[in-house]
Amino acid sequence: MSDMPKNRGLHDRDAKRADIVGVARELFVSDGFERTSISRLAKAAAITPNTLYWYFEDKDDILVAVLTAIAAEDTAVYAGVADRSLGERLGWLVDRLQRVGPLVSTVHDRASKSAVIAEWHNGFHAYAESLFAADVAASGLSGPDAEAMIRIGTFVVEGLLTHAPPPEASRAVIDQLVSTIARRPTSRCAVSGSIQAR
Amino acid sequence: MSDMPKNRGLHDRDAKRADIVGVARELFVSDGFERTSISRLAKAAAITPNTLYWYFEDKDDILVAVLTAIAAEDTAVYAGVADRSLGERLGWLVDRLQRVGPLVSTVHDRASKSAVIAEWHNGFHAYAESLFAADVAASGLSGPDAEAMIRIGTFVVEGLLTHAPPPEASRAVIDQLVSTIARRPTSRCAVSGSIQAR
DNA sequence: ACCTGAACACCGTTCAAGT
DNA sequence: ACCTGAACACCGTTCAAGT
Repeated sequence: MSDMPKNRGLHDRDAKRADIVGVARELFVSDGFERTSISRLAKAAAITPNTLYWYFEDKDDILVAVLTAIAAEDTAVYAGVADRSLGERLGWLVDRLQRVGPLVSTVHDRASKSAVIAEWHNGFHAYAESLFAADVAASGLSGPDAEAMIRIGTFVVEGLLTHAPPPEASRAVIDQLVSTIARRPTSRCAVSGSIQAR
Repeated sequence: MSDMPKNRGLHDRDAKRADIVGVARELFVSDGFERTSISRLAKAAAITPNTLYWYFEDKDDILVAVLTAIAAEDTAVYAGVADRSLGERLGWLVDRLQRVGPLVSTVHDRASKSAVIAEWHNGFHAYAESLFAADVAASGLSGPDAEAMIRIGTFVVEGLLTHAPPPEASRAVIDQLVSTIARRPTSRCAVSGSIQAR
């Protein structure tokens, strides 16, 4: 009651945190997470290495803050394409996230070691799956089949992000994926049982 | 001519290298690549850390040796399932490689930093794609469409490896994938143009 | 509340020196 | 040819001390 932090203090703290996140974002995206040492990051942010630990729990916590900032930016822009077709939305998403570059596989690698990053990764998956939910349901799939198809969609998106093939190849993959989801009309027309190839 | 290494010397070197690779394999698979320090590995192999550099270029080189050893083992066992259906072969592959656990995403992460690992990763992709080639061709796809479908297949396999969902979910994903590849008979039966969802 | 200097226990890697 | 002891330049993180 008596010694509450002033509003200005809180604001300053958030502003400085945002500064650090901005610097970290540039370095992480251009040089990668592992190659960006705490001391290099501190130098770029014009502070001492240990000062970072006043604003963040640890290095993974900084990564989460960077990922969250990027996601917030993307979510804001996403409004402009939210009503487009599945294919266009996927194209936009892959285009956008490919700029994040090496961070995608870093998240996968560190998710098994850091709880905060695992949590963020889960959130991303939930979001990616929500992109497919409506179209998969519209295709007539439900239950485990629908879940499997949604998983296929997210795996393909992640594959495009981690491997970043040339743009026309990415487009071909997205088109193919979209058509396999939509090519499931109410009229059955192909063998639906198990397939014995060869 | 005069001071050639004896055969026994060569043999010993290979045997010791194999010993180290065996120890490294266990540690990498159980604890992960990053968490297994050179000094821990050396201690487990009953040698000094710097001795490792007599047998290997660097830590990534050890990882490549471990990956190669695992791949060789798997290739040998693969003979037993080579003539099964695509679904069964994929199930076997995913089952087998999921035991490698955290190494899959480590390879992705380090491929952007180490040339030897990038090379190995390329080889793995070529192999995974070869698994799908015949069935995709048999489905009637060709050219860029076939390549896109093959890429989808490898992305789904990698997704299953890195995320390791429960076995029944993995099976559902594989079944769905196989059926989308095979569900492309000579008789056209669904809209093939662009799809406008919503 | 915020920031620092100095230290801690590591890390992967190198190299002169031994056999 | 093979192996080591000792060192190198780092790394992420902690903490007592300052303001």
